[in-house]
Amino acid sequence: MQIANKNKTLIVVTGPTGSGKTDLAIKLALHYGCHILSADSRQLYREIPIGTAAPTAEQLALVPHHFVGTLSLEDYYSAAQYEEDVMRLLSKLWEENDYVVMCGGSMMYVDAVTKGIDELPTISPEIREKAMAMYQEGGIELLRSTLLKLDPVYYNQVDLNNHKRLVHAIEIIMQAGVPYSSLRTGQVKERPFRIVKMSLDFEREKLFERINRRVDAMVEAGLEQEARSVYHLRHLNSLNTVGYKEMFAYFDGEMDFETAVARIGKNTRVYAKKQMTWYKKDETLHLFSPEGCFEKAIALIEGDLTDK
RNA sequence: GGUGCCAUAGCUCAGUUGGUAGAGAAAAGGACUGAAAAUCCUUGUGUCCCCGGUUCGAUUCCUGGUGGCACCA
Repeated sequence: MQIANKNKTLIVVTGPTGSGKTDLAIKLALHYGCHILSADSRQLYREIPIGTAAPTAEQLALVPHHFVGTLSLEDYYSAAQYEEDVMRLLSKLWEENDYVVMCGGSMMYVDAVTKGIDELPTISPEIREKAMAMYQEGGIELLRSTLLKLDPVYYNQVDLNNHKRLVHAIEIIMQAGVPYSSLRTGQVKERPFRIVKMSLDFEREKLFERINRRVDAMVEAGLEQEARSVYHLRHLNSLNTVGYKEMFAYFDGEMDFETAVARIGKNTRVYAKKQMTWYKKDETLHLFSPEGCFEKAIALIEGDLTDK
C-alpha cells in the first residue's frame, strides 16, 4: 500500500495539438527545476520527430524529457503500458523533486495516468491474430454475433459499428476467459500525489491558423523526406498518423503533393477538434487563454497548494 | 462585334418531362478504458444570376439583361 503524499504535484499540461503545450511545459519545468514526461502517443517513436512536432534538440537540452523518441515504430505500446511506465518513473522522480510536468495531447494517455485504466490481461500474439482473422473473414457481423454470445452485457454497451472495440473485447474475453464487462470497473484510481491539469484555450480560428503554419513548417523541415524514410513500414499502426498517411498516399500516386499537404492540415484540425470534444467533459481541467499563461499556471499550482 | 455553351450550398457539380432541390468534398456536433494523431456515429447550409413574359404555379419554358468560357471576326 502506498502512502499518499500530496506534497508531490504532477503538473499536467494538455490541450489540442498546436496550442503551445511544449513551450509552457518547458517554462514550468525550468521554474520548478523538474523533469518533463511527454504524454504523446506518436512522439514516442524516434523515427518521426518532424511530423509529430516532437521537442527539438535545443528544447530537450533545456529540460530532461521522458517518453520522447524512446521507441521504434515497430514496438508495441499502449496507454496501459504508459500508465505503468509513468507510475514507476514517478516514484523515482519524487525522490528528487516535489514537481513533475507532464505534457501532451494524447487524451487517453493523460487519462490513463490521471484517472487510471482497468487491469486487463495482456493479449498474446496468437489470440490477437485469431481475433483479427475473425474480422477479416467474417466481417463485423461475425464480431457482433460472437460478442453477443460471449458477453451480452458489453454487447449492449459497445458501439457495434466500431470493429476495433469489438475485436478488442473478443480478444480480452478469449485471453482472460471471463466476460470483458466483468473486468470493466470504470473506477478512477486514487493517486498518491496531487494532480493539477491545465490546457491552453485558443479561439478556434487562431488555433487553426497556428496549425496551418505548423504544417507548412513541417514541410519545410523535411516532412516528405522523413515520410519516405519510413515508407516501408507504412502498414504499422504507429504510422497510421496524421502527416504520414497523407504523404504515403502522395507517394502511391493517390493525390498530388499539394493535396496531401492540404489534407494534413485538414486532418490535424479534425484531430484538434476531437481533442477539444474530449476536454469538454473533463471537469478537472483548468482552461486558460494563452496571454500570461505561465503566470496563470503558477498561480493555479501555488493557489491550489494553499487550498489544501 | 458575331455565334455557341454555361450561371444551383462558402467549393466542385447533379437535378427538377413546370409543383421552390441533392451528391461529393469542405464544415459542424458527438462517442471513446490496453492500436487513441487510432476507430466509430450524427448533421445539409440555398434570393436555384437579375428584370419581365407564359402559367393556378417558373429554379425549370420564352424575351431581354449581366457575368464567365470557347470559337469566329
